[in-house]
Amino acid sequence: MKRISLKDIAEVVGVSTALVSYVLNNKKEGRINKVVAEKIRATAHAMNYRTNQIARSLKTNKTNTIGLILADISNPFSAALARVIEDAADKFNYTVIFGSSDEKPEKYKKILDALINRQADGLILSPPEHAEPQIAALQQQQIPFVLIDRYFPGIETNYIVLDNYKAAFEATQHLIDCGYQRPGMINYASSLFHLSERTRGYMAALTKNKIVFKTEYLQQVNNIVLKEETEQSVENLLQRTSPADAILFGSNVIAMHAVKYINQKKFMVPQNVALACFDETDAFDLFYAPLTCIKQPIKEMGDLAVDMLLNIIDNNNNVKIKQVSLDGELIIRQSTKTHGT
Amino acid sequence: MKRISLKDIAEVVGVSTALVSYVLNNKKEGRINKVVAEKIRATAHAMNYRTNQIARSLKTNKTNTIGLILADISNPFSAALARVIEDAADKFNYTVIFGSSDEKPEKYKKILDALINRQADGLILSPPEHAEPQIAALQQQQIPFVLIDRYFPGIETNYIVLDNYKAAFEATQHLIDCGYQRPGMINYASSLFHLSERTRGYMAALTKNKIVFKTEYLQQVNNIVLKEETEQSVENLLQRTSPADAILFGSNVIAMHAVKYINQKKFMVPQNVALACFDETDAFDLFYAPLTCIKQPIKEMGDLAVDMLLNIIDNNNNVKIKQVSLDGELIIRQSTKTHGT
DNA sequence: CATTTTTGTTTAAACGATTAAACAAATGAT
DNA sequence: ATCATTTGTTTAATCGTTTAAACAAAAATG
Repeated sequence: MKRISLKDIAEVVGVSTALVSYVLNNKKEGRINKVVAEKIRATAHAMNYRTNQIARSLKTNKTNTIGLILADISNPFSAALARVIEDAADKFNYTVIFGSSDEKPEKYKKILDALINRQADGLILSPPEHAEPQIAALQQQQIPFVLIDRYFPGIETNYIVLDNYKAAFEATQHLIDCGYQRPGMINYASSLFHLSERTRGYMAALTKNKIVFKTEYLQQVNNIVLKEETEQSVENLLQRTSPADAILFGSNVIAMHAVKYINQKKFMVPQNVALACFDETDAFDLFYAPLTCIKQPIKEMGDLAVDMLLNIIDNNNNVKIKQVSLDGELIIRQSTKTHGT
Repeated sequence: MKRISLKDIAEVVGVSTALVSYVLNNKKEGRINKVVAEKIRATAHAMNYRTNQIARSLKTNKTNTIGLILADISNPFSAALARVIEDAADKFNYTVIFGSSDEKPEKYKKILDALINRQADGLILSPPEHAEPQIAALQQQQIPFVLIDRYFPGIETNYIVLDNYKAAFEATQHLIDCGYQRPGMINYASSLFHLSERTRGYMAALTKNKIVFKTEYLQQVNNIVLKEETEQSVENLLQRTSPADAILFGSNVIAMHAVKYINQKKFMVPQNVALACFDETDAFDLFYAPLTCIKQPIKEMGDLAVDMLLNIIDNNNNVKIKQVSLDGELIIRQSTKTHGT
């Protein structure tokens, strides 16, 4: 079954391909004979013609495609973001090509190459550690892109992120306000700025409240052996002479592992330990003490990312750099019920 | 910043574009002067050349792209499937373009068109209700595709699905074996075959065990107002003179809504009501009575789908139709602990 | 009625790659 | 020395669009 091309329609109708193209694209509005135009349209429809986007893209240098790289599409946060971006892109007739970096720079690079080779008009990226060179290269090649969720403070780029410092600060402050005096934190051992901002926010809240920071209260876990290290970290925080009485988790994934473990070990929440975490997740609603969490404005982030990106694309990269830091929303639930009652 | 083309390299090196193409694609292996070849490669690298896939695709009629349509990428089941497919595709150097149908035929159609226009080499589809005409059209146009998760019994297509009948049967049998005598079910009000198979499996298990089926025990919920109807259904099942003592949920989404409601209403699981559901989800691990569930072989499904699809693509559609029904795995947990102890 | 303008359509180049076929020069065979 | 083969490279067509420019015929203008 051969695909129908403009040429096929042109032959059937007995006109040139140019005319067919003009008609089907509604160009040269007034100038075309209505009867002929209608005939062309009818024939195109009858023959089930569909534009060959590849050919069009080659000519117009436009693919109407957005490349998206996230950490892991199967993680609820990534998935939700992907969904928002997909919907936003669709509104402007853009299609999304995606890949999961798994936080691995090599994989990230590979996907990035694939997206560029496929001539994506622009990119929305959530870069892993050590992706600075690739980001710089994109800038140098003037490829339109927007960072989302993360950015590198050393490089001037467009980005949309959560105000992680503020969010962590507020969450920690909330724990303290509830009467918890030894809040610990479990966060990724990572050089990613957005993650260290979370740690910084946590520490700042301690300082502000004159709580002496102890290194043992800040547990760092490695993404590769996340489950094991998270469990160990929970142990480290809770099984000590002066155990943490609250924990802030650096992400929903960490929280998930931790809560499962805490559940299994029968620590009581919030009596033995209060919990709060980044990223809202349905899952925590089922826990007997639903988790207080920092809800990221995913919809806003995705919409903004697409808007910004399309703006850059449309204006051929001549757009002032825009860096957006959005506020999270602290959703308070059972897991941080006021202490000491 | 102009993108570098073969022509640019050819000019710099002082050869024809053809030669550059041959070298960079490792064609005409033996015949090319090693020195020249090396020079071309070096120049290409120095100029940061990247193949214009669009141009290549136009000529070769191959995009190395798989189109993927799922119900909703932000649903964990879809996301997990997407991830597996992405990884599998990547192994064969294919990239994935995706869209979420939201179970809406019009949206599905729109995405489908976009994917076809973009000349995806093949499609992996999870079609919504009423998508039969589109499927038939694909066949007629000889576009390679594989259905996943669902299929239409009236149309002979390649597909990979869960054996939903068997899975539902086994889950129901398990409930009965645990001593529950009035198992109900909440499933989608949908004409989708895979969903009705679930219902059929449930009913067959009742019959097999000589349990009289009562219509009130089978609650149907509408996807558009899922939360409300699910809650109502739970009510309908549990607040009656002879309430259901167990419930099988037709999906993780239904289960999620239901469990939240059950939790809120303080029904005890499994004492008041045992629960089992389709689709394994992390979330249910946090519930005080983790849910017994039917785990779909997502990895296998995704891998198989990609394998089958690439096989069809490579063999130009001259492949025998393959219809695969995979077994689910019943994972037994607290929510169906033996009754009556 | 000659000229200009408008209307309707076609011609042809271009996008950036691939690749069969042609070609020239070097090497080998007789 | 002549012809055949091998080696290395180029020519040119092609994929399916888009679109500026050219063109022809019809209508309007003076």
